[in-house]
Amino acid sequence: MNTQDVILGLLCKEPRSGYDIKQHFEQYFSFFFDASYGTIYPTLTKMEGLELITKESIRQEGKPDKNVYTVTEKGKEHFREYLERAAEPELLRSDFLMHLYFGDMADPEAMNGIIRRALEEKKRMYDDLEDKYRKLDSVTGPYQKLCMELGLVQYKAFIVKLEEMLGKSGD
Amino acid sequence: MNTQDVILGLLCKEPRSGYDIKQHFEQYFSFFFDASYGTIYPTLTKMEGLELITKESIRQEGKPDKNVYTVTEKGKEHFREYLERAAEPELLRSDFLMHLYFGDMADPEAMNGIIRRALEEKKRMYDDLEDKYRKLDSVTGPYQKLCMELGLVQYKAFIVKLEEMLGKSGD
DNA sequence: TTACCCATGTAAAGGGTTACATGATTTT
DNA sequence: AAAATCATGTAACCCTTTACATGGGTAA
Repeated sequence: MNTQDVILGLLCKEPRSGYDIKQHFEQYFSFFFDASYGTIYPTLTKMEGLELITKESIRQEGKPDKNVYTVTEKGKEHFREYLERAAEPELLRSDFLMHLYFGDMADPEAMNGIIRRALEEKKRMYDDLEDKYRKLDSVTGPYQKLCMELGLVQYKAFIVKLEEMLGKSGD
Repeated sequence: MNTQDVILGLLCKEPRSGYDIKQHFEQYFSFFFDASYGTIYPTLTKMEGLELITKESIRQEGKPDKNVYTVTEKGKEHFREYLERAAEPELLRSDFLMHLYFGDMADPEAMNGIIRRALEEKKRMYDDLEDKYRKLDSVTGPYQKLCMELGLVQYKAFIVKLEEMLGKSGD
């Protein structure tokens, strides 16, 4: 899975601009995928060259022009191939867990702060995701909902465990 | 957090070779960090140049020579600075969740297979991690254990949710 | 008037993986 | 006889982020 596959998937649902794509990443994918404008725009140009998508410049009133991309038949076929491929193994990179792992080398006070901050951060992410979940429109399919539910239960488990940890060590 | 920081942390505990470091990554960090030999060896060379570590060649019987690296005072100081820095935000990249998100565009049979495989894979990872957890020696500090416990509860939450999903859709 | 939203793009640098190359010893 | 373990290293490539560049409209 790379940015190209994901963009292709979004454009299979409806035509979008690079800016719209980034918005969608932030709204719905933020907890398991992200890409910056520095990746999105060059990728769109590349995909146009490969004839996976076509560009149309739209003039807007009171806003800058936007380039709206539409997937081609070739692009749809590419995405179908992606969907059929076995999913790549999940990748997690957690600097918090690394800090925790080496916790005995740090000042206990500092570690406490790090754990507390991680907990606050996770709670914030949980609330954010829950908020997005509640705001899902009726058009949203069951699979999208399941995605978010999977995110929520994992966040929750993390939060519960961390709170249990902090509780045990007094405070 | 980059590979250099993590290597520094490990070498602060005891001198190790590149090979040993990779073993440790696989044993204890696999669920929240990894790096290949193609990163580890060049990084060690670079770190030696920066005088964060020193190299010693050890001749072994029946095995190839190994380069054992020891952290310097400068290296320890670097690692202390890393530990004091606020943890970077967690990064998850899940191709399974991406497949799931676009599930309505795929064949329902194929989706079922993808979900089943994801569940089996997670269960395998859970069992692996639990096995490592049970085998932890008495020397292992409480922080290392907490790391693994956090991994376990999140895996568990994912498994429970996925099984609930599969159960609901009959079969 | 400051800041944020909309909108697109480029260049440099960073950080990483995969594949290749080598080779002895031990286990199956 | 084959495969796994121990052990190190390089080169090519891939993908990505960050910082920079630009600029009009709108909300606080």
